[in-house]
Amino acid sequence: MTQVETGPSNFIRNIIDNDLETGKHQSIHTRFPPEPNGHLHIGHAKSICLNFGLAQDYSNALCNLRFDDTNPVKEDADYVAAIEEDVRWLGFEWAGDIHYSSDYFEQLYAYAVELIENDKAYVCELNAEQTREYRGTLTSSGKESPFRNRPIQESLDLFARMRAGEFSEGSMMLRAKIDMASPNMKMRDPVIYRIRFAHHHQTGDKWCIYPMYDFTHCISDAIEGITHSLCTLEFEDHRPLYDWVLANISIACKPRQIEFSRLNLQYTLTSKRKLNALIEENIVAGWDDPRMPTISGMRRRGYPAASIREFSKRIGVTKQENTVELASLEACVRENLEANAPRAMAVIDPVKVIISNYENDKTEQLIAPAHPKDESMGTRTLPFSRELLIDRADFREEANKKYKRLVLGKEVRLRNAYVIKAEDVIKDEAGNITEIHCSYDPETLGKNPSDGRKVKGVIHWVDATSNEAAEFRVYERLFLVENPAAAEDIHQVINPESLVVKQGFVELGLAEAVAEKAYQFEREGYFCADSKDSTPQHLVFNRTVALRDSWGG
RNA sequence: UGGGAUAUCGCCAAGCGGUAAGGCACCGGGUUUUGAUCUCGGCAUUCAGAGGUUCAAAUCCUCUUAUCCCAGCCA
Repeated sequence: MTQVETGPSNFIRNIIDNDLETGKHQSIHTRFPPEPNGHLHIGHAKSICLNFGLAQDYSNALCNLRFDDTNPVKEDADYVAAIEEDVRWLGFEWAGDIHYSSDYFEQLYAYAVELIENDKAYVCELNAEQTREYRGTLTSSGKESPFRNRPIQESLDLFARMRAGEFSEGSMMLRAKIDMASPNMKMRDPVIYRIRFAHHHQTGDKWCIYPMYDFTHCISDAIEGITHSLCTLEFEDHRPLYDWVLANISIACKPRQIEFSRLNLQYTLTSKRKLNALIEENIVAGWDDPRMPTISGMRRRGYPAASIREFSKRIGVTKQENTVELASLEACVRENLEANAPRAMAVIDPVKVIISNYENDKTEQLIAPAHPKDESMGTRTLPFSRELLIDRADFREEANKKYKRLVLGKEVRLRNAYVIKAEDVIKDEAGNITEIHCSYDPETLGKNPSDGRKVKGVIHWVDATSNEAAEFRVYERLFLVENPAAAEDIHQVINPESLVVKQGFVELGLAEAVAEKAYQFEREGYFCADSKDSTPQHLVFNRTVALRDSWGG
């Protein structure tokens, strides 16, 4: 009976459907190919959900996890572990073992030799600056390297000696022999191997030459039997090269590269480099700072994995440049949490309420449902006594009719408890309210006033003594502008209130709150205990997202 | 006259020659012990623009315009 939740139609699914119908493929095989040089973010989540989602939706389909690790200078094994965890947490499992491009270094080397033997590649000794000059510009063709037509045997010998470590970094490189006059810059004899005396996180010191992306990726795809190799739009110009490499070596499998547009999200940076800068400059606390759009950051913030998957499904897959509104992501988070988060009460900015007509040392144990629509979630017990705490924003000495909370001389409902009426207010010398004296109607527990009085407002509360102290980390968007990537100076657009820390109280039962488990603090928003900093002795709650608020006051 | 791509509602996005899906957002009504949720209703005579083909065009053709990507021994 399990309904397979397939994604909506998109141009890639159309291509796959067609390939299956025409018999080009019997089944499909995708791959998610991160470079282990940083942490995964919401943009990668789109790609993960696309690639693994396709594998889930089509019969006998598979999706590999492959680390594209051809640049040891930038990569690190720590990232490999973090990426694996992020993919798993998102809810996906890869086919078989994890793959690494570095697994194929020996085969890649052999294919490079094959290219040289067929006069399709040569060892070039131009330096970096010369190489750039020889490449030409966007509007003028390049010119051929003086090494382009050196004897095949000579290139073969040099390439072997490059591998043997006889030459210094930058002194030589292997280039594909294609067309220096091509209007496509990528086809102007692209570099396919460079010398790097660097320790590699997987292969150690075995190699001192490393293949470039364009040579590696297509061959890795072919070796793994990938049918559809999905990547982002900026690789469109690389496709002719992808096809060229596979057409000029003796490999049978010819995967098809298909490009789709990357995700841009309002008020969010999706560039590993820029995210890294935020960390380096201590603007955020780390990759998993709840304000980060990283998978680990969103997880710590309290976004359910399923809501990220749903978001990926909703935004679709096209070739159009796009910037998705943050509201769209938040809607997915709220939709999930509305159904799954048990309710609780928390007072974030407390002020004391004294029920003057309530017995001095009496305490009642009130029962409240954990969810207003889901009885299976059970109930919780709320101590209620003479002294309570409510939020400062929920009381005014005077207010117009639109204000539906506690007003001096008026009544309000205490959520899950009684109707109270504000009788008096006590202030300190500075004029700050320190106590609100109220009376309560003992006949209003679980029912409306019998005389027909209408009490419109409902506010939340916590017992003044039977409670748990808690720290609240109230998060807002990290940036003040919709497109922080376009800012000349990122410091100018940082939201100074992206994190506001408050000290308040939560109801008793939350002492055992499990990290990352979502709660709705009624009328405040969705929160979860912080996975790094919250302890039973010092509770710390992250605000995942506020409740929708159509009032605006 | 470098090359490659993209243009459908405020933001995403279906649509593939037969007369504009859906989601988010927004605006109204109802329910509500969360100003939440839920619910009902509204929201493109029009598909970047101009021509053309056709009984019929967002879909085909022509031209124009706008935007994005490409000159790392990064991926």
